[in-house]
Amino acid sequence: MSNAFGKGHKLHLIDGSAFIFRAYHALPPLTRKSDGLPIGAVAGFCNMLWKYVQDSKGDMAPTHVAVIFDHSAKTFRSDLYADYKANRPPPPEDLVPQFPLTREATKAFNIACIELENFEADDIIATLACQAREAGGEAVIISSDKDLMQLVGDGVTMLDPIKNKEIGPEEVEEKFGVGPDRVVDIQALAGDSVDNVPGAPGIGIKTAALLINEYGDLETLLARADEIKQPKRRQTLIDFADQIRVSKQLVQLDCETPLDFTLETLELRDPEPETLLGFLTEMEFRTLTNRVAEKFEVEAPSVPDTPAAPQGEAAAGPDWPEIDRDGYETVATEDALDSWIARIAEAGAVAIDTETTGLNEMTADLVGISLCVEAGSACYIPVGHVSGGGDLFGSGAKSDGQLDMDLVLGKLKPLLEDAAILKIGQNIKYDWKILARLGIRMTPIEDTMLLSYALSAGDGGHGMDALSERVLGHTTMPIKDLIGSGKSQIGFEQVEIAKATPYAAEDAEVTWRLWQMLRPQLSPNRVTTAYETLERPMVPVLADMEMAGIKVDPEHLARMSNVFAQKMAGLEDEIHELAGQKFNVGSPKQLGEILFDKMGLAGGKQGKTGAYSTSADVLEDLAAEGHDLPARVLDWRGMSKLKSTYTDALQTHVNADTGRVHTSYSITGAQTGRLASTDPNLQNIPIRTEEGRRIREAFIATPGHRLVALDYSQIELRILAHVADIPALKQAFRDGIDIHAMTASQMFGVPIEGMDPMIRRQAKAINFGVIYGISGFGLSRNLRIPRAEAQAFIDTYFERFPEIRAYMDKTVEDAKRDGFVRTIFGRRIMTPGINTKGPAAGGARRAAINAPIQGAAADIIRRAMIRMPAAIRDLPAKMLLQVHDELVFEVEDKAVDDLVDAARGVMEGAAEPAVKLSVPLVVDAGTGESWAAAH
DNA sequence: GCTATCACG
DNA sequence: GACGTACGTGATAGCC
Repeated sequence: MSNAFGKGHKLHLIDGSAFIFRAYHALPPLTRKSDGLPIGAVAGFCNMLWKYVQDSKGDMAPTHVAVIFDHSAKTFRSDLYADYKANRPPPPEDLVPQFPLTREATKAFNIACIELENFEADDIIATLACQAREAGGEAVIISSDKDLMQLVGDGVTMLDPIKNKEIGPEEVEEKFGVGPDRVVDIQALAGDSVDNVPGAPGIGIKTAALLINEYGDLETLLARADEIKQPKRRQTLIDFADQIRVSKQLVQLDCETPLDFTLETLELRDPEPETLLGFLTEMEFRTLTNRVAEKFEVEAPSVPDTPAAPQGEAAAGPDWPEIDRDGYETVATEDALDSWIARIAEAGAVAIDTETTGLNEMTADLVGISLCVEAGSACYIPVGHVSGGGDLFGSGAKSDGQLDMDLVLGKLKPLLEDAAILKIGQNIKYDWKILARLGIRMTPIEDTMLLSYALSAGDGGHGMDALSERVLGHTTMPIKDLIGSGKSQIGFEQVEIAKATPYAAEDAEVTWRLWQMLRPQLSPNRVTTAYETLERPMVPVLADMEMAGIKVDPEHLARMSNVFAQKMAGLEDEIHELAGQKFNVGSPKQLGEILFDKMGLAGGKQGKTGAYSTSADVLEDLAAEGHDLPARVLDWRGMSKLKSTYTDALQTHVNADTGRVHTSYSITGAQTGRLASTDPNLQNIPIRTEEGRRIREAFIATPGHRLVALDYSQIELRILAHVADIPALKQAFRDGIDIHAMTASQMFGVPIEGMDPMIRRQAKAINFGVIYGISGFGLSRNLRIPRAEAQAFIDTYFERFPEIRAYMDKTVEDAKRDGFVRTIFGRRIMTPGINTKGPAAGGARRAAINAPIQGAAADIIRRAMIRMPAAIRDLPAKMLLQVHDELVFEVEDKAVDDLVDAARGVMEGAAEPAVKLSVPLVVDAGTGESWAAAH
């Protein structure tokens, strides 16, 4: 640096946060074309910076410049006054991801970018302005924020960047009625509703100015308050003197902010064309890129329409140290905890993992929390370990060396709920629920499992171990080493803390590293929108549904179990008699031997294992030939299935505390975007047979409530009509015609009126089959018609609706070329087997054809679910279940109609505004005291 | 831990 | 011309 900052130097201090918000509100919600990343505020910010750079050449030219940002919501002022800025709403959702980009933009312009933990931008600006003045130079604050006006004075002016108007002492006096040196007194008295500075009730700027001008300054005024003539005003100043003094502290900017750089480092530098153009191109700002290139007299880099998407995982990670399991810290003192919290606040992001006593989020208790803020630095905070030991009874007592759980949670809660601090987890819905049960609602969140899913659904698992292996090349410590497996398995609470720390902290560090690796891949792979709109927002929505659970009547189930048991016993006797011997009816192996060896019925062996197939298909054929035994076995199997999987198992899933059943939804369970329900699976409760359907009678509403079930009508066929652009199908849906009858009419040339139900049934089978990548063989088996006939149907179908063949061919072609297919909402599904030869190829092709359709339907109901909480917020209703095209709610009797209206509205409009479907979405609704009745 | 079977959309 | 044959799931029981 040439010489010290001083006389003749001019420092420009740009209020970066103000720039961002102005840019955000000034522009429509632009998104980056290639991936839909919200980019409006960044675009406006860059335009403003560019304009600033151009304008500040001549007379106005600064010698030094910096852009100053707010770092996080929490500052030292929150300690003075807990409610400081508490009224301020969180920034808009689509603005949050743009904050880091504005920092990058500033650096790309080669301008110093400054922020500091625990200090507001205003304090940094104040400190730098003071330093500039003391050094004998000048400072110009580029902002119109009234809170900064107290700084105006000798050597410090402000510049309103909108009006391009200088703000000097006169302008300040015009606004506050006093000179800059008394501005804080005015603000202390008048308060500020936006920042939640209390001030003195009933006193505004006008009155404050009057008082200060009369008494000289605030302290004098407060000391002589009893002299004030107006009784009410006098009393207010006496009663609220303390509050006014606190207010003054809140508005008084701090000129002593600890900064670790000198003014000289802020010396003006010209932007480097390559860096700046690189950034602008990456953001895909075409106009500004061209403008900047023109100015620099270089060729504008082209902004590609669709940037090349690097496939697969990143080749090499950052320059990280090896993972060192033995280097982790066990947090056992308050000081240590405080120091981690401070580091996290500074970093603005933390990877978090919870250890618990079990795997069920509704019953497991917290045992410890691990945190990681950077590679090589993670900790474990044990809070629930017990001294176990070999003794069966253990001591059960909390073991030494642990902080109190309430204390830890109390300290972590503000951080975990801080909108400015990102919480990163692997399958964070688990941790979210554990913490939610302890009164903490984490936000904002990121999930490495969901990142991986958005990037590469269909190509490998998304569990921590698989990801660590694939993305980081690191093998994680097996949990078995700690808790054992099988019968001798223990709970994590019984693991020695010294052994728990390496395992738990490693998980947090692996999560952190995965996030560092995966998050930057969203944009080049064009799945940012899918992740942000279809994956990440599902976490709190599903967590709330799962925690709500659904009421189940165990007695109803128990009665059914008894009935099934009796019927099964009767059938078993009959079967044994028909077989001429006793055997285990539930053993396919034994049954096969009875049927095919002993009784000598026709029916071949089945592939690999060499065992006979006794599947329903085979047994049905035998029964149709008039054999009684297979028919009885089919009946028995039906009963057995219902009893073991439903009436028996479901009872064990009723939560003792809530009396309800709490399923768990896996967001990444299906490759297409569908959810998967486990423990128990509530997405396959019987409905197709009368006996099975009665199981749904056990799912009930609490007294005074109803269950409401809403389901999309024919959603996949509608999506097919839209994406394959099939005029006949689209028109039929618009006209509300029976779609299967229409298909039959088109195929067989029969009128829709008075159609033979058999004909319609065949058309229906084809309509469904086509979504799955139909074959003559499959259809013939489904409809039990000769294969040639089935093939003829399919041929006719494609003749009538040629667009479907075109769509299928194009989809397969896309999959072969790209290695993936996409839904109309941007979800990406990898198609790994698509280019292989051999028998597997057919399956991969059909999966590729089906995925964009099933996936788009999944996207639509996800969008509906994400919007639902806000839409039904004012109703006494809860969303409980999702069954692929159906949502189940529980609502107070009186609000049933309102709920149906609200939920149907959300569901039918769920595709918009992202996609304007060319067919309507139709939602059917049913209500009742049980799930059976709601259908 | 794998296979066969069958419940759902 | 042969091959395998409708998409996506999860739970249970039997068996090794």
